[in-house]
Amino acid sequence: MVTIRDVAREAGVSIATVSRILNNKGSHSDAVVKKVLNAAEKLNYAINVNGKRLKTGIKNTIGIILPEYFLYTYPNMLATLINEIYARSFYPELNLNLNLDQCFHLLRSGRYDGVIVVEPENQERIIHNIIKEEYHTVFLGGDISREDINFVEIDYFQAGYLAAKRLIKANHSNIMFLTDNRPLNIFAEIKRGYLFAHDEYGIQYYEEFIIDRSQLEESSEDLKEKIDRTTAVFSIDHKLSQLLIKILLKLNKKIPEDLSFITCGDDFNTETIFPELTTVIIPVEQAVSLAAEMLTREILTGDRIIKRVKLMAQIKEKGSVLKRLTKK
Amino acid sequence: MVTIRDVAREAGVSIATVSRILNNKGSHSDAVVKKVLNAAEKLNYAINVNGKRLKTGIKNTIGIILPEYFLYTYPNMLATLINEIYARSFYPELNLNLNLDQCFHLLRSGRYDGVIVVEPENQERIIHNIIKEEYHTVFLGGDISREDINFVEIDYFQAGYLAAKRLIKANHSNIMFLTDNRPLNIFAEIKRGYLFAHDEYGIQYYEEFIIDRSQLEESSEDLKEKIDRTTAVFSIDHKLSQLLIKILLKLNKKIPEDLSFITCGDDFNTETIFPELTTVIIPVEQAVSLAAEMLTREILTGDRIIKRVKLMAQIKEKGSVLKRLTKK
DNA sequence: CTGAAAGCGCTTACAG
DNA sequence: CTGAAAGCGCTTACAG
Repeated sequence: MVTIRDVAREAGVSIATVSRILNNKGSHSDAVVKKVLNAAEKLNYAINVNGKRLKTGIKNTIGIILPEYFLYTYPNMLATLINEIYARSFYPELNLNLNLDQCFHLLRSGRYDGVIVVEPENQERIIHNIIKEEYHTVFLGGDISREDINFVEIDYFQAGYLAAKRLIKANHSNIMFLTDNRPLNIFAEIKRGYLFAHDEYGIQYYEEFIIDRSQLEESSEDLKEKIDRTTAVFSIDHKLSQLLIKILLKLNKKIPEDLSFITCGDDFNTETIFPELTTVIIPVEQAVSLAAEMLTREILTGDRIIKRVKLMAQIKEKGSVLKRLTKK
Repeated sequence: MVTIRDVAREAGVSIATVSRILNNKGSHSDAVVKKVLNAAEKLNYAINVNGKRLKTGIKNTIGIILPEYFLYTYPNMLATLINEIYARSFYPELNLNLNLDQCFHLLRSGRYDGVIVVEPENQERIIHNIIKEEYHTVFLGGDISREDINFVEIDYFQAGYLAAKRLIKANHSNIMFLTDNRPLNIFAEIKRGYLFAHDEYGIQYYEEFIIDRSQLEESSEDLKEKIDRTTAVFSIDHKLSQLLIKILLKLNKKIPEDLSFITCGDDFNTETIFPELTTVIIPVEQAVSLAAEMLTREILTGDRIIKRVKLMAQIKEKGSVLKRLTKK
């Protein structure tokens, strides 16, 4: 392993000089700079991050805590986040499926300058500690009750509300809701919006039309029978949409003639679905860009003003919703 | 920030004792162990990784160098790799789209114990250096000419060969080949297999039936005209397959009645496609599991025997290939 | 069973 | 413009 000592010896200067030159600090005679750069190049030297981090306390690294669901459903979210972190001269450090306690541990162990936590559960005690010890943090969604944290939120409630409302206004009832059974807050939020729209318009909703992933994978007779009694579908993501569409195609059901259809998702994931579906745009890329900007800014400037952002969902019409002429 | 000194003071012992107890080394009286554990718990102490890494040289971390393409096409590959790394008590450190030079730099800077590089370009000089400096490395595919490195390979050539052969044997010609225009070795390999099968059976292939992503996204008249002259399609991934299927559905083309279809991909990505497609199984999960096992084993045992693994691709019939009765 | 001390590879205030 | 020295938070061989 090549250390700063080796470079100093090779260049015939002190390690302090090598350090300053390689970090662009202070001023040095051209001759010395050249000697040092040549020596470093010749020896293939790279500054050891562990020594540097220990000494300076700066890690130049952002932790990312991400539930696996997002990796599968929104790969563009992770790609964008990582690229935004690079763009700000930090390194990302991705961790999948950690709970807040594990995240807190990593924070205390000095791995990152700050962390972006996607959809954490509400573990009040740990959040309290994270705040108390003044770690740089941005929570990206999640069921968090405290308000004194940086928070970037996508309005999933609104996503469910807008979609259901859109379908209700087109005279649909018995709106099938495709959701996931994993314990993520976003599923509960979307469902809340879906239910709220029903309430608002005085439409009865039926628990039996709330279908989860495992029911779709089974594709039972029971499900097919429900499809016959349904005139509209709302799905929380492209994957569940595709699972159902596969079943619909086998049943020779047409979208939107037989069934109106709205899916959550963004353009990357839904663009390849046929027939094209009216979508609720979930602005995940904007959310992570903002989170990266907020976090790195706080780290670099020390600015401790709490920022809370809410990004709205939005319907994008693609023609997969048809108005029913008669109410059921 | 809580350090080992704070814990030692709180517990009334030396820092050496704290270190040993928290790392389960040596033997200590129960009373002291309890005092130390309580103090650490009370102060919310976590061992600082930078100090530890600097002192021991052990990072407990595996670097992952991944082209973005895999994140989008095989999210299960990344999820599996990360989980396999966790399972061996290491941490993953993901980097997207780095070239070998940047990877080499990270290696020299002491971030990881070893690195898994997915589909690198063949930069002979840098590979030479990586080997010479004895970094723990597993290359996962890529266009590498040297044989003295750990290498896990999926036989993409065979994937292309098997698919084309399967279609040719079903009497197809003018087999449309959907590929990507990014500079990854796997695309070239699959194409090589596709061409080789044509050669082997004395079938003429036509450059005009090699369609890349941008042509699919345009969906020009020219493409539609080619579709009319095609009886079979082979696609390198589920995404391109879906793009084409969308076009086919609009043209009222039926699979397999009008067009036979084979896609590369694995079950997760292709399971939601309708109609169901005969696939070439690309064993990405097995590949990363092996890579993780090989790398962590080498790191832990110091075993330097070079390992080279080739995983074969395999056709999985799903009924989307139809035998043509007459040759064109 | 426990502690004092050395040292891992750096950066930086200080002195010259 | 340059260098000697302190010290970041740890672990571990050594001594007792």
